Amino acid sequence: MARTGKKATGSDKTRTRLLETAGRMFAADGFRSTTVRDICGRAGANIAAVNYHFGGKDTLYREVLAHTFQHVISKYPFDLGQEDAKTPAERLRAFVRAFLLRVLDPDRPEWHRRLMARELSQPSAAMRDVIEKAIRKGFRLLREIVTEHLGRRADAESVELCIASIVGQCLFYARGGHMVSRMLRHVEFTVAGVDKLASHIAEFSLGGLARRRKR
Amino acid sequence: MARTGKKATGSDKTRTRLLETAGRMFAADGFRSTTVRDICGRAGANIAAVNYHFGGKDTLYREVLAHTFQHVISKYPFDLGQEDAKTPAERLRAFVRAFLLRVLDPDRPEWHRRLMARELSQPSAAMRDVIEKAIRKGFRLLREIVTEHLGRRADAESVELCIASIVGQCLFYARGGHMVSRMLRHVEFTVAGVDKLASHIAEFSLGGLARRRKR
DNA sequence: GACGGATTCAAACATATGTTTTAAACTACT
DNA sequence: AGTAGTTTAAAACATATGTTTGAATCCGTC
Repeated sequence: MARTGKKATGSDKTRTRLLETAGRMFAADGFRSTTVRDICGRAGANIAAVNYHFGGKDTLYREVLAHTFQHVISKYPFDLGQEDAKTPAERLRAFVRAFLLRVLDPDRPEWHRRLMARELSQPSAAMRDVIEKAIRKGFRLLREIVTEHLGRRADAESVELCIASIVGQCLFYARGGHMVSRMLRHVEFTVAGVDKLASHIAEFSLGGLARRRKR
Repeated sequence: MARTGKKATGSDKTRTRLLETAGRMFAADGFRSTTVRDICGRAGANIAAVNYHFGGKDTLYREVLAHTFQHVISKYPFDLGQEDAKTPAERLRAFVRAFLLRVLDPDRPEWHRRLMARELSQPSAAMRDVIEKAIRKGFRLLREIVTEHLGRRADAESVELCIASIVGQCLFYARGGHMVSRMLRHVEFTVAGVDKLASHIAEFSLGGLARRRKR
């Protein structure tokens, strides 16, 4: 039985194939459950390839994370579209859209989202700092926006609850899991699909914020 | 150096200590990352204890799940309080409250919630069926409630989006993770705290549903 | 074509980990 | 006290897994 067409050209470097295969497998089964032997096997490489090209399994995982997320961080900043947003409602819409784009990362293969979901739930040591910083920044911005909606005299607890409601709606799609795929018949992870999602979440939240304000 | 007081009485059976310790560790680090040696070590038991009392690591995990969740399933049914709820708003409130109680499981140790969060995100083979069934049942009920709010002529996509918004808010607290603990200063996992949470989510969602209906 | 570095390969290594074994210690009952 | 069943203990086993090694092969350059 011949090789299944993986190592065909010879110009596609083993390193690249390892990165891609490992990313897929880490996303599917997690770091711990993915073995170096499996990665090399499916990538059509020798068992020693991981250590030769990356120095070890941990380094490989860090490289996968870097190679996967280096673009997203700068491509979708949290304050994307905040300049053009004039009204509080527009600012909320822009925030939700940027959040979803960043975390759903459309026009990327599906396993990128799965890996992102993993790191969001339980950040590895490599990602802890960058995720922590991103959270802080987004939290600060969203708190301002929510405070605009609830009125300057809103108590801190109300603000936090509304923040949680908004973030919770966004994260629901990001985290995936069995509960999500059960009810996502009409959702597509394209830019248009994410825009539609963002639009709904923003409107839904505007309704929630208005009702909370009237309390 | 004497034993650290774990194996004191002798009447507290090793089996119970193993169950408790293993549950804590599975919840913290996951099934794969938790080793039998660590469990036995921290439980003050011999390495062979797990296999003697439970037959193996997998069986122990299943026992932990059963011992942890056997009560919750029947204690907080999805339709808890639906009989007394007369208006659609009251039905939504009852649903959210039952959902949160079931998934947050107050007056239980914290690691129960962490284990629940794990199984919700990636159900093990042992829990897949029961979780699947619970999801289906809750999904059906919530769809009826949401349809009541949006009007009988609402399209399926709107209904699904609103369901996702409501479930997303609830699951946000259930799943925990680093993003949650960052912003949960004012939230307590007591029955009273969960009631307050449920109240907010229900009201927030009522506002969102009303706004969506007016579209 | 020959050389030298880069890459691949098969095998071996070292350690981690779930499980089994066999004997000793313990407990309850007569 | 004696005995049978239960539990614990230390060691060994078998396998999985990340890593290293040293030779073989490839590949561009002189």
